[in-house]
Amino acid sequence: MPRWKPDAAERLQAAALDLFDEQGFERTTIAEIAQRAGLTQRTFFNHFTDKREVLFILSAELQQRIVQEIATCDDTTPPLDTVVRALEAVAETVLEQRRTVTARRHAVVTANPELHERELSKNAALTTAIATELHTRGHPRQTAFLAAGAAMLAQQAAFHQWTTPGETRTLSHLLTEAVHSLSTTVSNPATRKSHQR
Amino acid sequence: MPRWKPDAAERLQAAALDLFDEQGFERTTIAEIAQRAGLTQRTFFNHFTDKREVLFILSAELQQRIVQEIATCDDTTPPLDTVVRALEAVAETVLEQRRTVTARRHAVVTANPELHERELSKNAALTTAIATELHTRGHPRQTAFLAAGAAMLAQQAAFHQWTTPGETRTLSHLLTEAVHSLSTTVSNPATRKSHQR
DNA sequence: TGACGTGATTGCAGCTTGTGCAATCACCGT
DNA sequence: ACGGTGATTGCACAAGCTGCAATCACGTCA
Repeated sequence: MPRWKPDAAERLQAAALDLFDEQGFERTTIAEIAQRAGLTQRTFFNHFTDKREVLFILSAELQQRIVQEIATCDDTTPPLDTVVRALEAVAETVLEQRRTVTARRHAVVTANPELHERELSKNAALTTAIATELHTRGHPRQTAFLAAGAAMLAQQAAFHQWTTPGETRTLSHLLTEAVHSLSTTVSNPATRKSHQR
Repeated sequence: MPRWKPDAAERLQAAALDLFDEQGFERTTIAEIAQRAGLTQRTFFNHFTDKREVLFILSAELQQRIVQEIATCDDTTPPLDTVVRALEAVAETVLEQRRTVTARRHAVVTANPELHERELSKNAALTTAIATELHTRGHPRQTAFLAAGAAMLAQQAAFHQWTTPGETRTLSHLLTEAVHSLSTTVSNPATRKSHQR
């Protein structure tokens, strides 16, 4: 038998998700989480720099895969479509499974301001990572940032719909619809002047 | 003579900005800030719920003014333009003055992850406030959110340019340019299909 | 077989953030 | 003169987080 049970980080995450769900984020102490995972408070901080980080194990790998997906994309497709396709692909292969776990985690995150704040931070990091990748692929900095931000905006809207109780459509489908809505919202023929430099 | 010197919150903010600039956010304790402002650690927490909040005094008033600006706008203008005009108006009357202070504060905020995180949170709160206002003015929820998010995205891009050393153009000008760039980036004729419901 | 390095875990001491509660004390209206 | 108001403060305390040293099974290598 091994000296320690394996997958300490995952066990800590599971315990934290349960406890945050049961009694809320603030009313849960690190010691409680560690105890439920059969570990110690000190060990918790060996795995996570932060109390909040325990719910964001996936985001690093997620970001890596999305950037990778962008890197292996046709150079001729416009930047926004590149990002959207990458988001769709990753959403398909990792979010669409574990729909229930994702929903539970999302509920916990949005229920607490501190966790929500951290999620915003992760989204921002992902946005700049995407923008950087687009920039290295030849797009100007501003274009890269706007494309990345627009895609993430649509992703957020789609995700919000995807996690509403009655929804059955796939996240990928909702994302393309959201992009379309964004397109019509932004490029409204009205007051936008031609205004070229 | 008054028993206490006035403007405690402002004094605390000034002291905090100085100290964060000099020695960084993490290496500055609340006691230090309070002491430099001639107050106590306990008093600091009477004014701010958080160590980070001391740099975000303005954001509440800013949000209020922007929402107000949207409320007093012609109903016929498309939602994105409504938000952009509101942002321009407020940027004109409060950001464009104190350009140096704003730049200093922005440098400190972006230099520290925790402060940056809080700024993202404030931006998100502003986005949902704008979206809510647009929704009460009759726009569907998704359109309202996308318009608010798109405007904030352009605002972020414009602000980034505005705070680069060589820049002399006005923030309002940069914002309209950013919106135009976003428009061409999003409504690229390429792969976006008509795709109506 | 026995010595040794590795690495995950743990205990402990300590600092900082943030909160609850009670006390102080100038100011203001009556 | 008297009592209410409100900003400030001290004190005690919980919780987050860090640095440092120690433990101890496991694998390796002589």
